[in-house]
Amino acid sequence: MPDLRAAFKAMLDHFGPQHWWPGDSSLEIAIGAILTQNTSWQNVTKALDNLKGRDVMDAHALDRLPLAELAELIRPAGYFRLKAKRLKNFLRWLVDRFDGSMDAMAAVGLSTLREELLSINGIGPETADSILLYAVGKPTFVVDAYTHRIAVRHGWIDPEAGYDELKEYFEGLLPGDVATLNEMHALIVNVGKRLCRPREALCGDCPLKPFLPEHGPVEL
DNA sequence: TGCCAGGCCGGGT
DNA sequence: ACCCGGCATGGC
Repeated sequence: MPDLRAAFKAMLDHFGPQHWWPGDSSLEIAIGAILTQNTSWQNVTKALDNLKGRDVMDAHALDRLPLAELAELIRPAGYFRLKAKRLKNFLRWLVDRFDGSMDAMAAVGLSTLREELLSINGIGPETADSILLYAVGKPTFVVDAYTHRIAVRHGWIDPEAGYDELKEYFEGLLPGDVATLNEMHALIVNVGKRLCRPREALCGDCPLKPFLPEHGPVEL
């Protein structure tokens, strides 16, 4: 059983605080969470800039914006027709349920909110947890492809482990406060982007190197 | 120039 | 319950 708290400290010492999630508002964070599905953040920022440039970074404004216009604005984020619908689905829920207020949303409990988000077409577990943790400050751990890859390569978990299994694994070994869960996922993404890409060996200066098993990285 | 990027859905076994 | 194709742009 690896000391995930020590791994957390090693990454934090190496990279420093990540100040996640980047964004000017909780709504922007939630929208970014949907736009970044299987998409580089760099592309997402272009789409977010388009929305801000059109002054529609507002739940009611976006809800009113025709689907085709929304799609065009978010085109740089990829899957733009699909994501326009997904944004609309989320916004419809946000407007109907909370009159478009992310603050009102934040007043509801974690498990209720998570179930409701997961019932929205286009919002899966990672997007839901990202919104919960980074937009409304709920204590939930976000699992992504990097989390899976890093955990498997270090021999921490079975390669066949699914989302919920990984989530429970990390939550079981980490402090449960929002600040730690926030920082941990951000650090994992940082390490993953730099040092744990597909079919590449781990770099020599990876802060997680001391946490590898004796025989070195597990193939993935 | 391919490969990859902070997934998710729907239809088919 | 898995497995797979589809979805799309931009950077390295």
